[in-house]
Amino acid sequence: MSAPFRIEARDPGSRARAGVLRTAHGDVRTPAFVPLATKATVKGLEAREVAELGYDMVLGNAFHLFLDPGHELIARFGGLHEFMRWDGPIITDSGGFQVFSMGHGGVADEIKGRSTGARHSAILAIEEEGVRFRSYLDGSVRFMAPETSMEVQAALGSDLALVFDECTPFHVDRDYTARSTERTHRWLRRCLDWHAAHGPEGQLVYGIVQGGVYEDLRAESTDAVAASGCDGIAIGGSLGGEKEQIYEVVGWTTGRLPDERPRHLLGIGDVDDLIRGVELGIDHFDCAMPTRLGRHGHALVPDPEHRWRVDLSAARWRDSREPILDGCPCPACAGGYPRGYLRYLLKGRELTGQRLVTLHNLAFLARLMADLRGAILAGTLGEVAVALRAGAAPGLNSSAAAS
RNA sequence: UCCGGGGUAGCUCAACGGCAGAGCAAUCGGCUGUUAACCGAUAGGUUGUGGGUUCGAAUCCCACCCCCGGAG
Repeated sequence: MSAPFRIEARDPGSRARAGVLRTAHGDVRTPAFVPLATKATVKGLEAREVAELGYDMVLGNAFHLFLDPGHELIARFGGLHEFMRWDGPIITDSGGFQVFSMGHGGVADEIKGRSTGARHSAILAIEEEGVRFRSYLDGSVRFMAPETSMEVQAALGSDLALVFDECTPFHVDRDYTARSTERTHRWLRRCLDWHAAHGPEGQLVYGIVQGGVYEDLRAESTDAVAASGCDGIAIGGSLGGEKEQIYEVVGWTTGRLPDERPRHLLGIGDVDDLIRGVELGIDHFDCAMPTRLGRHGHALVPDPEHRWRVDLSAARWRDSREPILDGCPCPACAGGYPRGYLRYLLKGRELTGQRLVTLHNLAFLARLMADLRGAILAGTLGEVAVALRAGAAPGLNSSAAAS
């Protein structure tokens, strides 16, 4: 079949590319951000609303849907697209990250290198065959192997499946990382073999590069994944304790990947990280950040000094009649909802407040990615990236030439 | 006027003779392949007022001042 990924333009000043990823349920314009629909819903939103914000693809999770409601049930509905009423492309995560997360604590601490080590673990055993763990729902003992994950993702009918990996934490030693990465490569082979025999027609498979924060291991893993013949490459694992290290680790991988295949950066979604990721040659990203921040009352705004965030639940907005962001076309801003009203809703834990901020955050990132894509196509990424980093509002500023 | 209940952090309330606490609000911090509409920290007090008993009183006693019920 023809290559599913077509690169339309490259930025001469970086590794950035703009392209189109063709899937069984439509095209994904890249670079793209992919909102999380972990449990078959972008929390708080209808599928239609997510599409209206300009998103081509969402991400579901095999681990969570395996436990509840079960992939067999979703299959009886005709697959995840039908079940959640999203008819665009869907990428499903394999569950590898959840294994890591259950065994080593929260990703936040791990990614930032803050964790002091494993807390209570739901993992009973990580063995060559697969992972035995206790379900967080009912305490029952469950088992997930690479083949299980692929079977679940096949039943879900996602357009793009991720192989089952072990996401190596930050606080394990090099030796553990090396052995874990090698096992992830063997699991990659088993995933591809299962998929070749039983995978649904048209489902793409991405391998996952591991290797922790070790350059040689990342290089080894990058080569192994690239050589495996998978349709695309995802970058996972602990990427480092601080942003500069994350960029360095990502760069090790994108610097040696064959460039015709699409690259996904797992779990990264801060505004500055997205800009940098695109420059490093990443084609799509997923992250809980915009939706989680939204539910927690933090809105994305073009304010680099404050990490592109504003806490709308702060009392100082009590009397504010301003929108979150002047000129923003999202439902919250275009709807005319003043910060004072949003603050009131958020403090009262009203669902509408969380929904509106989630909508705003996703709209913000959609425009950010559209600006970056447009700039690559127009050959102006350098200037646009500078403007965005300096606090230009995505999609609202003439310097960020929209396509 | 009498009877009863009650005055403790900004608010709602615990503690009922032995270091005055919680929830919410406030402030600050955090959230990166979502078990999270979440997590953490800080600040906030002459316990209505004045006396008394006691080694020790928010707590027991007396007086007064407020508030809420009920009776008249």
